Amino acid sequence: MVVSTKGRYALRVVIDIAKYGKNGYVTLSGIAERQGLSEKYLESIIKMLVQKGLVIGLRGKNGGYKLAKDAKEITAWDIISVTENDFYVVACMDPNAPMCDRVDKCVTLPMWKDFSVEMEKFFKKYTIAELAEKELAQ
Amino acid sequence: MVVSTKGRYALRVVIDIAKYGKNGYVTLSGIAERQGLSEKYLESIIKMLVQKGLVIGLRGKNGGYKLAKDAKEITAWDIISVTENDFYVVACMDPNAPMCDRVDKCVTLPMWKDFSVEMEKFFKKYTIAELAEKELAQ
DNA sequence: CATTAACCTTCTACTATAATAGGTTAGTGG
DNA sequence: CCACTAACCTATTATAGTAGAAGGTTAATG
Repeated sequence: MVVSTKGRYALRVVIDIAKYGKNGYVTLSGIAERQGLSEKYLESIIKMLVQKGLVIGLRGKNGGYKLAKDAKEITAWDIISVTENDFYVVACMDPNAPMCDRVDKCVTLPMWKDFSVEMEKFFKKYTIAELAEKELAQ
Repeated sequence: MVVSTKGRYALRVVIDIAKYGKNGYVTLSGIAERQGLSEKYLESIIKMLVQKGLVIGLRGKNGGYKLAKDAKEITAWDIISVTENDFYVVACMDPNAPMCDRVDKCVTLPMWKDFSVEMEKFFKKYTIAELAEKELAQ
């Protein structure tokens, strides 16, 4: 699978927060219930979003989660690339990977590179604001 | 990783066959040596290509592998989609998966669908013939 | 100060990846 | 016809990621 449940659920979580968090914080239990997903599993997913600064959590009564930025400023790419743990087209595209010794003669490398660019461009087209609006319109 | 070593190596194998199999069969040991990859591992990868009818194997002396079709008729998509075992953008895009009950109200589904189409189109642009020629030109 | 809800650590079952080992079958040439 | 060759086939392994579940801790709030 190109995108696992982590990326897929993370997107639904963020859209849910955008949709229901217009005035205040959205609780994890609320998200889990509306989305029909395990609270505990979502917790581990939302944790990544908090740590990367995409979502802000507040403890205690009336606490919950809110977006760190305006929903218009967050794209599907932001969410997916952060939650999918090696979101590279191929291993060679991982900047932390040891440099391949075939770099200069590899004919498939330009293809992988082009696709990486395409993929990033594609998912950056979708903002959380637009996706949340679509849900509200239904 | 979007594409694992299986898909990546499979592509290199097929390009190698296209390049060195102009007149006759190409042996697995030859491919493994030229590509600097494990013969045993490549065997398991090439097996998938044989079973899917993309490559033909011949046993015995002067045996080896050859492409089942003209290299112009085989695309990168053919190779990757056959060797990557769940090459779907998300689980919902797997035709064998149980139908999701959110299909008609899911706002992310159109995005996943569009990306699936884009991805397939992208990799279908690259034929094995073109990739093999690029290698020869170097 | 009790309640609430996020935060944190650990654990588990399952599956895929990335191989390795060793034996079997089928063509070819002498 | 027989030895050689090279594909074919089955089984096993280590490692890591996915998809959760369990239970306790910390910090706001009223």
